[in-house]
Amino acid sequence: MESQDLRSAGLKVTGPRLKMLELLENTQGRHLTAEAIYRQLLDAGEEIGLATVYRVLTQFEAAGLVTRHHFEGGHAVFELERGPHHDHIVCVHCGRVEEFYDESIEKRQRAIAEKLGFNLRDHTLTLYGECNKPGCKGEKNAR
Amino acid sequence: MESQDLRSAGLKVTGPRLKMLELLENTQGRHLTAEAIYRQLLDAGEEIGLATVYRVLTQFEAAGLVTRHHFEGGHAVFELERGPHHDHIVCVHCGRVEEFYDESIEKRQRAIAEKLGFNLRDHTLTLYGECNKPGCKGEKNAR
DNA sequence: TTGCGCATGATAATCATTCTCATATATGAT
DNA sequence: ATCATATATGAGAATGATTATCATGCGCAA
Ligand SMILES: [Zn+2]
Ligand SMILES: [Zn+2]
Ligand SMILES: [Zn+2]
Ligand SMILES: [Zn+2]
Repeated sequence: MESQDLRSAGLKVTGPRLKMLELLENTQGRHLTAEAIYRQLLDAGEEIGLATVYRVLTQFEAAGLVTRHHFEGGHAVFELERGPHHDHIVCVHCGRVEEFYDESIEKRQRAIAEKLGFNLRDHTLTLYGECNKPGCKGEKNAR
Repeated sequence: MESQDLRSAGLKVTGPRLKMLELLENTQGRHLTAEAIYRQLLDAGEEIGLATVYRVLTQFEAAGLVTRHHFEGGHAVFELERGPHHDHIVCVHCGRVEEFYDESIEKRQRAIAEKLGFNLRDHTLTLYGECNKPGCKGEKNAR
């Protein structure tokens, strides 16, 4: 039950929070923008304010429930924190996001931070490229 | 001469552009925010508008003269594109930025992109941590 | 030197995100 | 179940970085 996730995160169980958790769990193509979450909830007939979406996302982030990413393009995307850490590769044409995890890269990062005298706390690794999915705007026949 | 850099980039040689190139070349702690560039030029007695700073930075970026980074904190930082590619590690307390290059990480990225069916175009790798420099706000005795 | 098109600066406009504040509600105690 | 109180919510204003507008200025090829 999502209620428990909220309680154990120290958050009151409220309608908006439950709806947002549900949506984050049931959404394909994780990595949603705040605006997208807002619109989808409105379309689903829910009553919610955009300010609440931002507020709750920030709370979820602080509680470790979601992660905020800053892919290029100015707007942040959020994803439910499920399972282990991973990094991302984003299609510069269609915006499709794939995830990956590479232990050797993670290991090198720790070594680099130590060598430079930093206590590593976090990192961002995002690859950008052109994907090969049919329908991607960047296909060679396009334009 | 910076004039040549501008011409070979297909840009007219103008005062603001020359001043900005100079500043980018002569600035310690590369990785300047647009606002910082603007202020430093004003302080140096130059007459320039903030809009021009943003415009020129965008042109420099398009011409490959500078790189734009989005470290966390909302504002972009720019650095002169000199020499080979590198990635960054940023102190979460004092904002100090160090650069590094790791061939094995670069190599793994290419392999990952290929495996996932992406034509790799670019990437962002930024480590965040606490630095060990004296005077850093995050020193253990602080607070 | 001239003319034209790009460049510039001041300012308004955007865009995403955050803040304000009056109202509504969850939750622990009664 | 009822209350009391701290917290949550929604609408809209406010913010901060960046971009667009537009009248004027200037680089540069002819
Ligand atoms: Zn694609
Ligand atoms: Zn992800
Ligand atoms: Zn750098
Ligand atoms: Zn530091």
